[in-house]
Amino acid sequence: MNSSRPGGRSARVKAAVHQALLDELVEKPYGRIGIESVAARAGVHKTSVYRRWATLETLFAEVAEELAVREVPVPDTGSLVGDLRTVMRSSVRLFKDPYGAAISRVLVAESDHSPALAEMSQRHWERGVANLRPVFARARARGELGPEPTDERLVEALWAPLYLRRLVNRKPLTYAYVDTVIADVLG
Amino acid sequence: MNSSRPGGRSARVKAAVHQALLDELVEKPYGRIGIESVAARAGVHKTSVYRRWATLETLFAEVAEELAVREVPVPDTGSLVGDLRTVMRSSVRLFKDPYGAAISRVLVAESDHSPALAEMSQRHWERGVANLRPVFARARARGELGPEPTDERLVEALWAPLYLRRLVNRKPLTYAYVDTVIADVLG
DNA sequence: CCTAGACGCAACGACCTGTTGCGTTAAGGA
DNA sequence: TCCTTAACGCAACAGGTCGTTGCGTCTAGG
Repeated sequence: MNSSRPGGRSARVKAAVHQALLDELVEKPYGRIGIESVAARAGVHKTSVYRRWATLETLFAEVAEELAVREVPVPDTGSLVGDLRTVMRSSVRLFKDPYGAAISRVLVAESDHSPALAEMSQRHWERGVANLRPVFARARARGELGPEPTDERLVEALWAPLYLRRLVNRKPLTYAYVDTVIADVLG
Repeated sequence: MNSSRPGGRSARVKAAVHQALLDELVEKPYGRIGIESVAARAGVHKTSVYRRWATLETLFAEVAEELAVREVPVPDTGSLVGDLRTVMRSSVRLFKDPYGAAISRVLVAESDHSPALAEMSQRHWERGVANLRPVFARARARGELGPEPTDERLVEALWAPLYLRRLVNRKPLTYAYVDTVIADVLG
């Protein structure tokens, strides 16, 4: 927090507004959300929101960034499938969480027309790939994995079906499905 | 067309409105498109649009359906990779087409709050799977493919990376990438 | 306790929304 | 060719939303 007066009240307003936007995102499409509706839900006057966040996109970016920063810890279970199962299952949980689902949806929806959100999408993806590199490195060192499919390809092959089922397909996203995907990719 | 007077003028208006919505979709996010802006772009009075399409969603559904109906012909090149290459390349072209890209984006964005569009998304996917069944059936008959990965899993493993790169990743979608995906999935 | 940064409030003009009544145009059948 | 009427154009409307402004109030932080 770099503002000159980050204390009590400001912090409360910020938290209330963030939470209000998240709740709005769950129940309306992004295009029907306005600064006013967020302010009303947060129990805050609209001018307070207008003054701190120039546009709704600014506010959304802040909220999305804050939620994305909670990095998924990279596990070390001893085997590649074990590591992948752990990380992918937490991805599934994030997709099923209403807030996480809403944010990923909006990022997809708005990236074509918002350079800022497009860049955020890409950064988030790259961060995920970077987090997984050690997992693959360990697996290659153990001989569980050859050098053939690159890290990037592996991550895409593993995570793409999750995004597909969540965004396109709308089929159930289960742990069993995760196991099937892992088996197919590594088989 | 089941209306009582489908002739010249009505057809022209409908075509103009459809095209106008497509162009709007390319340059604005869905939420900033209104019946009025579509009507203005189509060179048609807004009441004409309001009377024929109750809501923007109705109009969008009609346009999307019309574009989706243009089925991708199922090829028979003699080999599985040949068939898949052909179909997936045409998918890539559709993703790169501004109109196709916009429609897929909106379907993802609005499906969470619009049962009609959600159902359309699913139907479109199922149609794609159904179209590919003969391809896999021929491949299995030729012994190019075992019974192990089901048709559904194959389609997901093949197409998911395309959707991922288009919607999430925003990485380049090339024919070379398609070949890599096919090789990884069938290898 | 005092100062100043943040918030609440009321009001505003501008814009966008969807509807209605009525006049005009042009399909499509006779 | 003419006639009927479905479909469109037009103007006006009430209602709502948008973002801004000036000013008074509160409260965090020194």
